Amino acid sequence: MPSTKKDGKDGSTSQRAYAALREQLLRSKFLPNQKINEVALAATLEISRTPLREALNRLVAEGLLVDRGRGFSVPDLDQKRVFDLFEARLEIECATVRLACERGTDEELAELSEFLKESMAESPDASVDRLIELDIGFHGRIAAMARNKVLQQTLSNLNDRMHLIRWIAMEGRRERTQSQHHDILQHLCARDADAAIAAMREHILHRNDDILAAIKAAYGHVYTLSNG
Amino acid sequence: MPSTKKDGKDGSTSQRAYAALREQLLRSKFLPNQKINEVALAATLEISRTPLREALNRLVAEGLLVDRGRGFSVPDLDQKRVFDLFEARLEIECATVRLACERGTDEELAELSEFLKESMAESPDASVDRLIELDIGFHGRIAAMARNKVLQQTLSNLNDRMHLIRWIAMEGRRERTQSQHHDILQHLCARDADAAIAAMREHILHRNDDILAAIKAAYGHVYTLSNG
DNA sequence: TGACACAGCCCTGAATACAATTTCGCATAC
DNA sequence: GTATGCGAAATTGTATTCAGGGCTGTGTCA
Repeated sequence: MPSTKKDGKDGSTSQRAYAALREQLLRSKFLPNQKINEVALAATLEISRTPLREALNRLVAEGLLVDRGRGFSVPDLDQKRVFDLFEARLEIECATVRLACERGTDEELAELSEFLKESMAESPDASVDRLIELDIGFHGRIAAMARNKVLQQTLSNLNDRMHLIRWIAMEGRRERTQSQHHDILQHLCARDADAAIAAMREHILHRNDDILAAIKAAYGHVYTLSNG
Repeated sequence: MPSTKKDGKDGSTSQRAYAALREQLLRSKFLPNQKINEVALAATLEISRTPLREALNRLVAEGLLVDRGRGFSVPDLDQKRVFDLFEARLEIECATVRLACERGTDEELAELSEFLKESMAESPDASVDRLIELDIGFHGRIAAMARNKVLQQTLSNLNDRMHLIRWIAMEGRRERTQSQHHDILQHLCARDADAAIAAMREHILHRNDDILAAIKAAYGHVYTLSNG
């Protein structure tokens, strides 16, 4: 077997630390506003502080952590910040879906249709984690059709940064999500960019009340996790 | 005086390294595709490799450097990548100007008008560096009016990543730039979002021929810098 | 009993040390 | 003259060490 160093993971120690931490942050293994203890975390990951800090610095640059003068910590669930994230995502998703409408091939649209069909079948019984995966799959395919790596990466970053809230908001939106995905797909197949944009605008959480409710639910969720 | 460590610079060693490197990258002190020599660079900055590498990792996360399995290097002037950057910037600037049109106060618009007036007076004789500063000032004010830190930061990052090409394209566009800024401002003052977007779309380099010409000119510029 | 002072521990930021790999140069053989 | 192989230098990635500050906890004094 081609394992150069330790077990199956790829890349350098700092890259593995980065991947592991990103995963844990998305899964809310750390509380909002929590301070990162470098020695403890390094011990957990069984690495030294040097590659750990390199990973932490990357995560700061991505907005998944913040640099508090002395030490790193998890971003707060700041209301305005979450609003901004949703708004930014909304705008970029709309631009992306327009480009996808122009550039996606019929084959890609057929594949997306197939994917959506399977998603809708799977959706009613799927876990929220799985729902998020499916959601990411749908939006990711559209982003790929836009043929723009920069927009794709930007969207991916925004999604990372709102992962918890998105997770929260997904519960109780199973059917809505799938049917809205269906609408978007129909407009894409009809090559009606304006309609696709409108459907996307409707799809993405954009009413402040809804976002605020998700934030509050997220607080509850997070503190439940930390206690129970 | 409140100097905690060395001379007047603020923040930690790695933060100063980050700021210095970002500055040098924007000024094209490194060639596209150039490999970074850590020991040499650390010696230049008179710091050790540890904070230097932390800064390099942040720059990688921002797309100002790339991680080549072993070591870091400056991104290539890849044609598709530059197209994508311009397209992404175009879309986000358009979304931003629409929000600014809705949210900017009359006072802010008056201030922007004043800024533009001074810019137009200064423009004919200004250096390209100064022109870029003025351009950043104009777009930055619009981004501030959009009241969205995430979009603002995203735009700032994209601008960093296309700084060289933007610099190149600016020369020979003095009057055009200023008059297009004027158009955008007029539509903002009229609160006509669609017209402002159209003007912005026209303003930002979006024809592939133009971008390609800028890329080629950038190659010439860069290699002139490295030789002469 | 409460507030303040001090000592010791803990934590971060940076430098240095170390190991592994790659690259470069030179010499030798064909 | 060119290709090849070996060895040394250089370079990166990671661990360890060191120094400075901040926090905590306790003891003492009012």
